[in-house]
Amino acid sequence: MTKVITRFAPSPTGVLHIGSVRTALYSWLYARQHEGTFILRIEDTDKERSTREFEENIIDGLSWLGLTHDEFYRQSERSAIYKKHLEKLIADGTAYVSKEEPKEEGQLAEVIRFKNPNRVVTFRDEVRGDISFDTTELKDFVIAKDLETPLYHFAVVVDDFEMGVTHIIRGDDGISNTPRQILIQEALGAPRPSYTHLPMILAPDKSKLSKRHGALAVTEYRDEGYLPEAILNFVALMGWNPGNDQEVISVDEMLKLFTLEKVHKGGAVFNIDKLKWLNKHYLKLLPMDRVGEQILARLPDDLRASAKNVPEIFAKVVPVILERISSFGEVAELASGGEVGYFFNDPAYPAEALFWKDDKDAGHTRAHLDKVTETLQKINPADFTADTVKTALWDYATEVGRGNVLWPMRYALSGRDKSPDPFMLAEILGKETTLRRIEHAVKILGS
RNA sequence: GGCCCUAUCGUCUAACGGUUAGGACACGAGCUUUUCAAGCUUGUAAUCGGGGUUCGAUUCCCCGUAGGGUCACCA
Repeated sequence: MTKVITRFAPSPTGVLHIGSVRTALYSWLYARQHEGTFILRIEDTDKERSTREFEENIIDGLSWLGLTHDEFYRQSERSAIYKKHLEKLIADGTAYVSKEEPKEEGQLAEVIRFKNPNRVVTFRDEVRGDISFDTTELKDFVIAKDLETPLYHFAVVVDDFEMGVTHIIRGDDGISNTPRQILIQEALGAPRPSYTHLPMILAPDKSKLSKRHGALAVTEYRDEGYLPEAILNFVALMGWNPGNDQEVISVDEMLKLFTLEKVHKGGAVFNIDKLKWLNKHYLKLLPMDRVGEQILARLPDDLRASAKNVPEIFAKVVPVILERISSFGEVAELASGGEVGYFFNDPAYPAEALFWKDDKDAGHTRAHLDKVTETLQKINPADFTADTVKTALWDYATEVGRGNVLWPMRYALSGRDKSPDPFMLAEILGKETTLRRIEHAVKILGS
């Protein structure tokens, strides 16, 4: 049995986006699970549109995801090889130099055309079965501008031939290109590889995912604090499934379960909510110290400084923040929304905010807070945990109405309508700060 | 427009002729001992239409319809 060789062949005319990632992943999986070779080939024959920045973006993205390649090529560095084959085709008479009348600016007076045998080409697609095309309408298509400048279809076929690619796995926008590539292949005397065309990943309006449809670079997801395992899990399940209800799947499991036979035919709309859900799932699996580092890095400068000053408080804040984000990028939003600052700085708020629902009586509220103070003072600072605080307060709160006690207490500690519960806040802030903030609340309620 | 491909909840999908058409995300409700988050339970929600084949079609065939792709001296 021959060795499996797959390739991912992006052109550096755009960033590596989710759709390309899936193509790369499937090719990579297939090569890896067959102990084959995975080639990364940069298709930069279009010098006008290809840039080094895009190439770097693609390489960075793949390496961040862990989709490692065994061989690397750049088509712009292989012109001697294309030239050799071009000359052979011309000598064989399957290609010829053609005199042209330039119709557009920049068009050449002489190009190399392929002598189209004008026949029906049938090929087998691993997911769709046999597909037939009449290639007559292709005419004698152009395969190179000149001997030094091959065009896409020609370069692809030569490369796949020269590199020994056995399995071509690409997007289904490549289906219509296949017949003409097969024609070239046959003229070259190259073997026909196995073809698998993947259904498109679509924008919400069901059009092909593209830059103008908000297709972000994976490097942008990385920068927004998404995890590679979440991205990989997410794209793996768009167009393929392990054959059961499993939603969370690791790369190791994919390596065991992936098959071309289970790849879908229909396109899939990109669903950011599911990506977020998956990312949150993987976030929870991370070691807390790593989560802490990531959160710290994304806090605004002043809060980061505060957090570093009181590491014992920050350590307790980390899980609280983790519960409220689906990617690390949301830490910045959380912080700018004021949902982090109160852990480190005493909050400011109007006295009325302390009132629970309909009870607008400052005297009642003050009395409850006084009772809280009195109770909490009895707790040893070393035992000032959410549990002990809750236990100490619970009976009283239940007796007089939990909201009446717990709302003003929580508000005094956080200064916000929404926050973790007052017991957790008390533990995080510690006895001293807790009592100070409650005292402040009592003060602004007046006498 | 020609050619090619596709079609199950809003979205991702399961069901290799026989299921009360299943799961997940999102959404709604409830619970979780005040708010938020998280978690748990639960609900709403789909086989594009029409013909066949068959005892029986989501599943096979045909025709429509819709969507997408592709028709460069781009990739």
